[in-house]
Amino acid sequence: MLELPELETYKKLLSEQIINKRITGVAVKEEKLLNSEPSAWSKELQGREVLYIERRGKQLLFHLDNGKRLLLNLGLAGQIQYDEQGSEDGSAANAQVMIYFGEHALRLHGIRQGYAHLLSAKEADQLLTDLGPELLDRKMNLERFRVLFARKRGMLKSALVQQTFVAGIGNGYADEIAFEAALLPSAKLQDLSEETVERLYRSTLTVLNDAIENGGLGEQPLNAQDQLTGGYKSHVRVIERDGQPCERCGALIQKAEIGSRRTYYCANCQKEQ
DNA sequence: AGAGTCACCCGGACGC
DNA sequence: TGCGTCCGGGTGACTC
Repeated sequence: MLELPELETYKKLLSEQIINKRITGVAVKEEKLLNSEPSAWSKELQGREVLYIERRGKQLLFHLDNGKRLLLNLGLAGQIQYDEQGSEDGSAANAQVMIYFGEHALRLHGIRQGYAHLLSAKEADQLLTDLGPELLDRKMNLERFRVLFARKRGMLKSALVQQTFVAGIGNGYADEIAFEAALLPSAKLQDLSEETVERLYRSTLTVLNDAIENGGLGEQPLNAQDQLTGGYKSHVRVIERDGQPCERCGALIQKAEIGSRRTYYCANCQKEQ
């Protein structure tokens, strides 16, 4: 589960640790994550500082002090750890890329279908142009949300997870948002009233903000001091709760395939509109 | 053109 | 412990 809230959690925790710290070394074990030869890639990072970290959709963009960007896409199940060297747990052994900040090491592992690309600002912007709007951006509001959704047809869930439509939501939070809005994941967007679209908008903000506030659903803490990651797990109301009672109506949560995606929902209190 | 479906990718978890 | 098998989300190709 690596969606907007998990990436926001990484951004927050990592920012506290690595902003304005100098990269003192790089070790690459999995070349295919990179967009250049490991030696060239490493050399470009060496000696740089991270000015700030930005999140776009499910990507993290590390802004470096030479104007370049490190675009990190953790793919399906990637994880980040940031520890003092020597204090690593067993997962250090299967790190794919390590970036050293003095005596600390940032380790990437478990990345599937992801990458760590070093790009110019222009290249990074181009790669991100296809992303849909950020729902938590200051520029997003109810009116814009309405306009966006009024143009869209098809199933609610399919739309929510489509990155070119809205950025950052994946299979997990789509189900939680649909539950919060009391809409079936299979609900047709073209059938929703203005009031329902507004409810959907509020639900989206509620779920994403609550998840961010509580550290998302991450499986592994960033380091031993991290008390935040994974805190949203106890808030989850449908995902992986099949067979358990719905906390709103008591009916049992169902698991099904919708739009060829694993989907959890309450068939009793979530409706078509 | 846009929506729905499906195959592929592959690290890790799990089982023996 | 080591090997084989399976899981599963995002993506892009393909269909309708």
